[in-house]
Amino acid sequence: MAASVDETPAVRRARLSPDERRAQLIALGVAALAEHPLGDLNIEALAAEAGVSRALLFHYFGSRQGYQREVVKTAGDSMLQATEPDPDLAPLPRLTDTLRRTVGFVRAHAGTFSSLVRGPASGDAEIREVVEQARLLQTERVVALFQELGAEPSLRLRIGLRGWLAFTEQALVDAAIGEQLTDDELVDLLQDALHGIAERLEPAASRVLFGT
Amino acid sequence: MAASVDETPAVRRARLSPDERRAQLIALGVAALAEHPLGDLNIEALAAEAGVSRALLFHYFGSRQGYQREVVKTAGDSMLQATEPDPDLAPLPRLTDTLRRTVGFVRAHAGTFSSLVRGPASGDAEIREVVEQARLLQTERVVALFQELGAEPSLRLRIGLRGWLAFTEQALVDAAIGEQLTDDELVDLLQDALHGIAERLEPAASRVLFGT
DNA sequence: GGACACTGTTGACTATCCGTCAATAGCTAT
DNA sequence: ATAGCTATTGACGGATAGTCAACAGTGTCC
Repeated sequence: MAASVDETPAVRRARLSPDERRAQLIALGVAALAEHPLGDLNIEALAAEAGVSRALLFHYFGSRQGYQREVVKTAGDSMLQATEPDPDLAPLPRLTDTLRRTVGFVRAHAGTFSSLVRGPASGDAEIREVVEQARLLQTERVVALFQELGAEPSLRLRIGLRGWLAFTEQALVDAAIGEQLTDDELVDLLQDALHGIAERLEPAASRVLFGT
Repeated sequence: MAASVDETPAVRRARLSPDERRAQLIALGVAALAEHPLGDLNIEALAAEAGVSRALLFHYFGSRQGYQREVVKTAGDSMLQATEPDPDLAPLPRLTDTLRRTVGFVRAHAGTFSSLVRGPASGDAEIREVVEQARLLQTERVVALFQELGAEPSLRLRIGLRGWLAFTEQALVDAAIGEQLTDDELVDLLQDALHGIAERLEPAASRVLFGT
């Protein structure tokens, strides 16, 4: 009886293993990211929400920025994983499929995506590096589509593909706010934009992926 | 003699008019923007540099964010002014000319541009609003090119044009770091990207501006 | 040319939040 | 039980945003 009472108020005053505690604290931060920008992450409020002291956060993450870094890394990884290209599909269908899942993810986690894309820009250099690394990986995913078809993108096209990623992030943030386009319309728009950019920056590469 | 000694150490302990003081403090902030991101703007260091007390900054701008807002607004206005489209040119040459001056401005003020574009993202909502307003104006400049030729851009194209602005900012930041492209190559890349995006999102509108 | 009013300017104070560290308290094995 | 290990914390120090009553240039009026 006494035990059940102890359990009812949800894991009160438990002494967790370091891994569990880290995971719990990071999860709370990721959840907070959906509501507030990264910069508004308040250590005091967060510790209170977790039911632990502020000192514990510093014990595990060293600093506020170290904590933010883990939160951003975790949220970013979950997005990268949710939008991982399906290697069983041919390049063009794979692009469409990846875009569709990306749009779905953003619609489902609009706040998180927004914080992830716009938040860390003015933050710590290390945090920016984490996001930049994720963007680099996303760009390489697109580059790989061309390479797989035997077309090595030139510097000119690579800059264009990196720019298209910024285009995409912008369009997704806009779409997450104003609900003016359906998912399919948004996927089409993004894919058409990539098509147009590739076509004008390196026609040969565009042809192997899009046919024109 | 005594007077000249007083003047030698450059306007020491002068009591300025509010307008002069505001202008001086904002100018210092804009200059600092070229070196550090917006978030690193330290009121104490800045007041020391200006030779006044911190309290004076709060007197004039109310808060740190109020001050940052003015700094960003001023820096942004100077960029908007430097890249103002020339109404005497026909739409397509006007686009090229504007892009050329934009690239020139960014090359000349790489640090400021970088801080302006990436800095305020995670800052205060009002500061973001200032930057967003400038972006809206930039987008409208592009929209106007099409309208002037009788082609009212659809929602689909408008989102594309807004996205192209993000594309442009990304490419400019990249180019400001890696000096791999000449100014002309960068202008061509940006214009080609716009062409490709317009062509695929709304062919009719693309034709009136670009011919194809 | 001296006193007065106006206002640009400041020093001293408070509040908030990041970060540190020695001390405490819960878990496990014998 | 108890002893040792370690997850956890309360209390402290430091930096910086923001406030406010008091101070000090500057012009004006007689």
